[in-house]
This record gives sequence, structure tokens and C-alpha cells, in this order.
Amino acid sequence: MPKKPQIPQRQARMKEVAVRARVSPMSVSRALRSPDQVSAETLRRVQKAVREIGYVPNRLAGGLKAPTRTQLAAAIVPSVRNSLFAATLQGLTDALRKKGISLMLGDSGYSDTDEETLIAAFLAHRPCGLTLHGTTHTAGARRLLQKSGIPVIETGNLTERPVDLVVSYSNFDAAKAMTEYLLRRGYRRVAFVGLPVAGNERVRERRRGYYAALAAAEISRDDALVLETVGGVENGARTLLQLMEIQPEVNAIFFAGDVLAIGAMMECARRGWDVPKRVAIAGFDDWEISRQFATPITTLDIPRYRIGERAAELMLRRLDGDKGKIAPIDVGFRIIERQST
Amino acid sequence: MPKKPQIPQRQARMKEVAVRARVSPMSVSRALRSPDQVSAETLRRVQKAVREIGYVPNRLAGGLKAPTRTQLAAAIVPSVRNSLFAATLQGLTDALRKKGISLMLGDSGYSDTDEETLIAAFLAHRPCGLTLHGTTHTAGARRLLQKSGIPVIETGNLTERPVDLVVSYSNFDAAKAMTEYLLRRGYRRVAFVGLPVAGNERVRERRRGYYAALAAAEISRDDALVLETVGGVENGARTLLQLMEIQPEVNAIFFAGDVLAIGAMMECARRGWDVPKRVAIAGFDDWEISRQFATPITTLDIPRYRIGERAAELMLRRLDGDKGKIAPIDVGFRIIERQST
DNA sequence: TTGTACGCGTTATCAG
DNA sequence: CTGATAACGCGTACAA
Repeated sequence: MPKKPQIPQRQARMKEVAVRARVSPMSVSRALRSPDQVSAETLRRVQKAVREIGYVPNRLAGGLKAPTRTQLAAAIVPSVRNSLFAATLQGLTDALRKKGISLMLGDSGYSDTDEETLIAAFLAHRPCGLTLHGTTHTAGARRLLQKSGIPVIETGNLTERPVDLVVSYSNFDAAKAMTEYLLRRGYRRVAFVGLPVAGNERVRERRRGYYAALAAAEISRDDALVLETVGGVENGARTLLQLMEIQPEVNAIFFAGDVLAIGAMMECARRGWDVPKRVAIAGFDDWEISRQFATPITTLDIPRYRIGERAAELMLRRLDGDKGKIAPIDVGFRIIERQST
Repeated sequence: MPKKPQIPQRQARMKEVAVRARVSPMSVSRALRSPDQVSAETLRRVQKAVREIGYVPNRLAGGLKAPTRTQLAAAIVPSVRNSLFAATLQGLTDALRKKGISLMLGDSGYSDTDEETLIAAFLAHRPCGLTLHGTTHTAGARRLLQKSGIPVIETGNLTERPVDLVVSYSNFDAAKAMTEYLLRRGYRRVAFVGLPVAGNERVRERRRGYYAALAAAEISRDDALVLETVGGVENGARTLLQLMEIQPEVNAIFFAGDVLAIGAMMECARRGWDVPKRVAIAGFDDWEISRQFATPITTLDIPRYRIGERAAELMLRRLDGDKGKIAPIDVGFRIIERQST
């Protein structure tokens, strides 16, 4: 059986385009990157040759020569499977694509040391910008980022000591506002359920916000009303039951993590408990499901997509030469009042 | 105000590591890439120098010379916000990271022409592999992929005419199996609700599977029982109501898309309809929420994470030199029987 | 085991 | 507006 002749699998080079278009490689480069700097005739011939050959520029070579324009950015999120981060990623890619910038994506698994490893791996590809979720990093990570010289955007929390740029909402303010809202509605025994605080400053800030609201209302803390649990719908259900059993007099529960509120609401549905009469339930981050319950869930709207968009904008500003200090951007939040409270 | 002296923001080069370690750049290169090919002493000195300088290798330069080992792969999904694809991405990144390969991510928005644009943009970075979801592509995209010479993995459907490699489950088989299961359970008037078929071969295959199961059971199709809707929880609810109104005698509804079944189930909960007595509900893809309802939803488990893992494996096999034809990999599926049917 | 010479494909620079 | 030339930082091939 005669083998098909192996076509030499090598991408065409700019030089070949140049030969075909009867111009120098330099003119090809210019025609592709700044079309208004070449004559109409040159442009036409280059475009024709590019089409005919099926030329795909080699950004490795370009980036080697012009390190600030690799047309490649990077983002690291704690988990690609979490739809909250997905929304931010969408905002990022949408905004970057308009400028022809591709995105490398990494998943730190909520681990700072894995984050550092990823940062190093990404920097090896010389991205022209890097977005991180969270504002706590290893010392090594900070060193890498600073030496890199590229714009670094931190999201997920407003921090006092940013590496470079910050785009986020305030976890503290948001949790405080929601707690105050619950207190205003007349709930006096308000519980707080969040993810484990250890090593996660976003969660810690939310709990601080909850405490601050209590203090402002001159209600003393009750540690029995503050629970930690890992994520997952079923853990929302579990902590709800736990609270109702140990602290039957609880009026309202503020679930400050992911899908916990949804899990709790489903548990109430299973048991036929009336929400908010028996217990009020509030969430954090407006999931699509939250509004679909017979009793829709009161929650916080965080503009996740917008965070990605703004992050891209800041990055591009830096790449456009703005070397000045850029103040942290607070994208804000909004309480969505529904029937569960 | 005296300015801080600007530290020259340039990443260290291999040469500088070499000087510091008192070896040639070549030895540094080797020490980093294949540590077992250099003497223990050289290795030690290189590692020390790397640490001290904070050297981050430049993969642009490396990839330029060795195009098959850019240590960068690419993936394009229809939507980063869809958790199903997120699971596959997780499988991909997890497997690739073990080999030090980073991942570029793109979002085609379910558009074949946008997919082509993305492919071109990605190829410019000379990835050493590319994963696509879906098996329909523009002619231009196919041409780009073939010329690229890199391993291309298609997922999301088993196709007859793959570009290169395929890792997926069979939409046809899965939908057929679920429909047969419903018929076996005694439901005779089984409706099918899917996403719009136009331009989406996965959806088309699912509907074909549904039809095939009906045919095998010698039940004639009823077009009034087949609905299309775009994604979203609320559309699941809407189509449920639509069906119940126009076709009150419907026994069971097979929702073959995303969150539709969940939306329908929530609508039943709101109206106090008994599932499965009044109507049985089956889904496609086991979401975390699906099992949390008072009546948990019968659904199909598709090993989404595994698809990503296997895709990475195939890619690596190709990169390891396996140029032969590799048969499509069918990762299968599983019916998860719960109380909603 | 280590080092030397050269080239990978593009762009900055500067001269025409 | 266009072209010649010299890097960019690393890996391959070969020689020592």
C-alpha cells in the first residue's frame, strides 16, 4: 500500500509571503500590523499572498523581538468549574479578543503554592498581562510578579497592598450591607454561614462585614450562629439543619458562599418549611437558579462579568503606555431583594 | 521628589544564569530540561543560580527553535460559562499541567465562524495541540487545522469524519438509551425538548436518538411532542407549561439540554404538580442540583472530566511521536435513575 | 559530560 | 513609503 506523500508539515513563513507578494518581509510585517503605513498596492498584494498561502503569523518570533506585544494574556482562577469565575473569564476574553489578545487559563485549586507554580509557568510564555483572583499570594509569587514587569490585576477583593492593579468589589461592604438589610427587616437572630476562613481573605472579609453590621446595631456576637462549611449544595442543606437544631430561635441565615443558600432552600422545600416565616434565607451572588424557587432567594448581585471587562481595560491601558499609578477600581454590588427574606 | 531608580524591567536570560553558575548556556538549558544528562555538580550550580536570579525560561525562544514543544496547548469551547465544558477543561488542564503544558482558552459562542477566527489566533502562538468541542467546522477552519500539523482533538460528539482525534460519548446512543428507558418504565407519550437543532450536531444527534428509540418501540413520532428552546432554567419551565397545555396527555418529558430539566422541575414545585405522577421528567448531564430536589431528577451521567483527561492523553501520545491513526475514543455514558421517572 | 556555531521567524532601527 | 541589517533567547547538531 503506497503511503501518501508526507507534505512537509511546516507553517509558511513571512519570507514566503514576501516572495509571493514581491515585497520585502518588512513590508509584509507592516502590512499586517499597521496597514495604514504601507501603500494600497503593497497592502493588496500582501493580503492576496497571505490568503493564497494560508499564512498564519508566528507570534513566538514576534514576541521574542517585541516582548510587550506577545498578544497573549494569562488568568489564574481558584477553580474553572465555579461559574462565578467563569463569568469574569468571559468578560476578560471578550474584551481581550477585540484586541486580538488570546488568554492562557490556569486553575490554582485555591492553593497559593499552586498559584505560584502556575505564575512561573505562565511567565515563561511572556504574557503581556496577568489576572489573579484573590489578593493573598506567596512571597515567591509576589517576587515573580514584580520582576515580570507586566501589568498584574488582582480581583476578588479590595486590598490595601496590591501588587499592581485591582478590580473588585468589597467583600466587607457587601456582607455588611446584607446583614444590615436583614436586621432592618426585623430579624434579630441572624446566623452567618461561610466557607472556611483559613487562607481565604474573601471569606474572612465577609465575616468581618457581618460582625461589623451586628456591632453597628449593638447586637452582641453569638459564635454559635457562625458556621463554616466547604462548598456544595448539600452542605448548604446540612448547615441549615445543624443551625435549626442547635439554635431553633434563629430568624435568618446569611449564606455567604456559592451554592449554600440554594442547598438550604432545597432542604426547606423538602421539609415543607416556610421561608421566610420559619427562617429567612439570604445568599451571596445571584445564581440563575436562585430566582426560580417558589420562594425566590434574596441575594447579592456582584458584577462578575464587569470585573473581567475592567481588568482587561486596565491591562490595555498599561500596555498603551500608562505607567502611572492606577487606583483600585470598585465595581460595587447590589442587594437583590426577593421573597426569601 | 527623587524618583526611585528604575530597575531595568527585563527578565533574566539563560546566559546570565550560565555566567553565574560558571557553565555554558547550553549546560543550563540541559540542566533545566533533562537534569539527568548533566553532572550533579553542574545541576546543583545551575539550580542555585536560577533560584538566586529568579530566572524564568523564555518559551518563546524555545518554541521558535523546537516548534513541537512550545509547552502550550489550546482549547476552544462553545461557552466558558457552561459548567459542562468547565468540567472538561478541568480534566484537560489537570492532565496537561503534569507535563508543564499551559492552556490557552477560547470561547466560540457556539459560532463556527468565530471558532475559525479563534483557531487562527491560537495557531499564531504555535500551540502543540488543540482541543475543540463539536465536530462541525468551517472549511477554512479545517484547512487551518490540517495545515497546522499539530494534534487536534474533537470532543462532544463521535463523528465519522474527524479532523484528527476524537474523544467523546455518543449523543445518539445516550438519547436513545434514555428514551428507551422511559418507554420501558411504561411512559408511552414521551416528549423531547432540546436546544435549537440548527447548526448544532450534538442536539441533532440527540433528537435522532430519541426518534430511533420510538421507532424501535414502534411508536409513531408526534411532532407536537418535540420542542426546541434556547438554554436557561426559565425556558425549561416555559416549555414544560407549553407542553402540558397543548398536550395534556403527555406522560414524560426528556429534556436533552443543560438546565432545562431543572427549570421544569422547579416549575412543577411551584405549581404543586406531582412528579412523576402527573408527568415524568428526565434530564441530560448530571448537575449537582439535580439530585437535591425533593424528587431527584433521573438523568444521564456524561464523564465530562474524563473527556478532558483522555483528550490530553491523546495529545501527549502524538507529541511523543505516535504518528499512526488513533481510533476515536468513546467514553460512554450512564443512566442515573432517580425518583422523577 | 560539555561547549561552539548557527538558525528558528519576526521586528526595531535606520538609511534610502 | 520601503528595504537591509541586526538582534531577540534558546535548542539542534555536531565537535571536543
